[in-house]
Amino acid sequence: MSKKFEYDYPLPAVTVDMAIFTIRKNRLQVLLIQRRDDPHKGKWAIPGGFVEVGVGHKARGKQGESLEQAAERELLEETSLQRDRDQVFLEQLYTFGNPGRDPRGRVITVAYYALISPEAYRRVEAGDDAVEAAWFDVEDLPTMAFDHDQIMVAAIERVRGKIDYDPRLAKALLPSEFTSRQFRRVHEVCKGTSYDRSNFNKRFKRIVEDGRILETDDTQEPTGAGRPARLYQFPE
Amino acid sequence: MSKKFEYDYPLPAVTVDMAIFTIRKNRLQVLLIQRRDDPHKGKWAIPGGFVEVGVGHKARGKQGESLEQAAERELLEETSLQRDRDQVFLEQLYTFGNPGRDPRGRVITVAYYALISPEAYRRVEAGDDAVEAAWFDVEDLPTMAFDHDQIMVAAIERVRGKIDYDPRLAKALLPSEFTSRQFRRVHEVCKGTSYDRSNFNKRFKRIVEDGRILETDDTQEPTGAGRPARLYQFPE
DNA sequence: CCAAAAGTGTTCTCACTACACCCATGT
DNA sequence: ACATGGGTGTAGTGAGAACACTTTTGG
Repeated sequence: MSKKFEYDYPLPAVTVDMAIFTIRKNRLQVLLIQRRDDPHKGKWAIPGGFVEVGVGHKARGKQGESLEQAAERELLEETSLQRDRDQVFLEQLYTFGNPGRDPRGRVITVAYYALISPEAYRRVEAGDDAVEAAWFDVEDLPTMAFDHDQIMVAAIERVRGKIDYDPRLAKALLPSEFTSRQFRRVHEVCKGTSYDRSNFNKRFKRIVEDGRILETDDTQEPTGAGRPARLYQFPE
Repeated sequence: MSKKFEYDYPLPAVTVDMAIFTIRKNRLQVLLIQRRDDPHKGKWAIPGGFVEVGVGHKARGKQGESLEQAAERELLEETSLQRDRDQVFLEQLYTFGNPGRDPRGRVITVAYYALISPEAYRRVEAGDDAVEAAWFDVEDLPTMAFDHDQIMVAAIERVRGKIDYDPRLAKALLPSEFTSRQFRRVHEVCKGTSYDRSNFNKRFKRIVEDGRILETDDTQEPTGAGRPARLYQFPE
């Protein structure tokens, strides 16, 4: 049953690894799994898996799943997301393929990153290859397996750089209706800085005027004290 | 001799494809090859090749070349670059791996893009897999093989977006000493717009004041008429 | 009335834009 | 002198930073 697939040349294995971010307790966190098996048994790693590759020519058979489908599958396996993927931001990050990055053989991994709202998933689950799955603060990460430290650095850098100009990132981290304060918190947590409320509100107002965020009539938030804030939502 | 390499699971082939840009005749151009063989025989395509994958475990043998090395090798094969690679900008672009993108079987390609100065290469050469190699205007590209149209769109978008804030792109397209006019032309050609000379010079001056471009004492350019321009260079 | 949070206003600075003017060189 | 291109200056606009002030809610 083994060694069934034969090729003219040596081929690499291709995996998809994914940095899954969310915001919990006002911290940007990422989902890691603890590896059940060697190599790097017991070490933390970002979730990943092989890309399903079909056999044969285009005309004669399926060639398997796309890279994005593989990433999406991985995401669903780990988080058992509830809502549709409009709530999720998923993007390819970078492809890591240095020889020696996996001691078992040549493995090239296409890294993705995802942002999900805490409301969007039920519970994280340890898969077959993991003894545990847990959320880690991005400021306090363990040493990870393979070159996953490097992948995480790139992923965090991407999130920090992109949230400023792509509202889809904030959208994935927010509930469907949100206040300008929540919107600001998301930016503060991702960037690791704090913003002046007044100045950030001007920036927020411009986004609203451009139609990239819609003002609702509701003005909820019956929190303890203080004036209730207006609620906003993303278009569509 | 064939079917020598056996695996437990079907594996994809991994290639590196590369969009090689330069500036010729005040136009942003890209190097394409005309395919000698099927599939897409006779069609234009961006240069590419398989990533060299070794065999065996990390401890027992080499696992082949890195993705960046593969891209560099491809670049040298096509352009027979003369100078060292400080003159070249090379960066990973995106990984394309949709099933069906190559009719022969599952092929995942890690796309790179490179910027080279016209002074840095001798002559472009058609490799074994091509009948011809030629420079095309990015505004006037032919229909290309595989999903190379899509790759080119992404590559051009990256160049246009990144040249504004990363001086390494302009550096790769300029001679070692250059005038502010040449620097501006590079930006104009890449972005496809034109910049006010005075305003661009202020921007240029800020880059110089930040030390990202150095002012030389030379003030060459014995061109026909007009005041000779000051020469600048990049650090190091 | 007071605390707390939302919401707005004022001023300064800085970068980008449009446009005008002077400087240095070859013919 | 004049054409050609380099270099600089001015005024307007718009975004970001620092900071002060007003408004609306619960207790």
